[in-house]
Amino acid sequence: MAVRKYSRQRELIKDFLMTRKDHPTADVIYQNVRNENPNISLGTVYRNLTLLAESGEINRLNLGDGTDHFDGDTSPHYHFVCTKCGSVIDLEMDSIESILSTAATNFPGHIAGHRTYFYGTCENCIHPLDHS
Amino acid sequence: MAVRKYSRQRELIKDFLMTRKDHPTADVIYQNVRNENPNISLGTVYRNLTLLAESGEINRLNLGDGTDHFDGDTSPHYHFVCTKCGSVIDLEMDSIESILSTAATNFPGHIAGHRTYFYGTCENCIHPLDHS
DNA sequence: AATAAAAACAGTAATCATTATTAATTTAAA
DNA sequence: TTTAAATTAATAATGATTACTGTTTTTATT
Repeated sequence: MAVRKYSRQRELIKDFLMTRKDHPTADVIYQNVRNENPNISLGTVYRNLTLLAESGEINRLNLGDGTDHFDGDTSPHYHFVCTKCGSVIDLEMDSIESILSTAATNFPGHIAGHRTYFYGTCENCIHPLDHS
Repeated sequence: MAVRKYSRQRELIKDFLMTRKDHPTADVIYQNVRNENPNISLGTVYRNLTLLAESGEINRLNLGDGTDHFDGDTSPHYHFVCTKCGSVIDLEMDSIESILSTAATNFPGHIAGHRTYFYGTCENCIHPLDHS
């Protein structure tokens, strides 16, 4: 892989992701980073998100809603997706890494890891904070 | 939802999926069903896959490779994805449904389910069956 | 500091998976 | 049979993402 050179755009993207806990999409990141750099292009956002994800500085989430989400928090944790409002929420929970050995039983290949997300209804969709 | 009427195309799609254990994509299904009905259109395949998945007759898999896969086996089981060759393999393993209660601890919303897949290297990519 | 090669850029076009539209056909209930 | 609703094939449109291209920026080396 090529030597990485500094880019102000990449720094803005990473800095923005660090401020957010809501796992935004590429387009949401683009719209926000434009406040700091109105000339940035969407292609630059996509290219840098891929670079950052490949180097492990951020995480890419495939939640099955047709568009990838990104997470600036690379510490091990899980995600919950609300099927009503679509919000993506971090889960504080004990490790479930033991499912790896469960899966490895009787499987002839090598299991390196797993991807899990939980879904259901978030607190606010159960008890709406009414703003009428 | 509307009353469902019989369609030969939908039957062909479902019958084809029942014969396969490799979790094909919509396009692979389309290419194969054309052997039986050369006039079927790709849109018809997509529409019926969505109908069948919504009624629970088949399952849609989001494996993060940019295209959905489909599974005619709706019995509870998990999937393994080989990161080398991309193959999707059924896993025979004990239940890991206990991760739901693990996740529910301290979470204020309602967790209805989870999606999990495992990844790594499949048997054939570890010990290739050489055909040179 | 000047040079220059590689990396990154903005802008735009292209691709790929999927969904929407529409006029014609098929299903199935009355 | 009639007929309304569902389904279809064909095609256009959409949305997310990637590729291309000529220009600018970074950074190592004079």
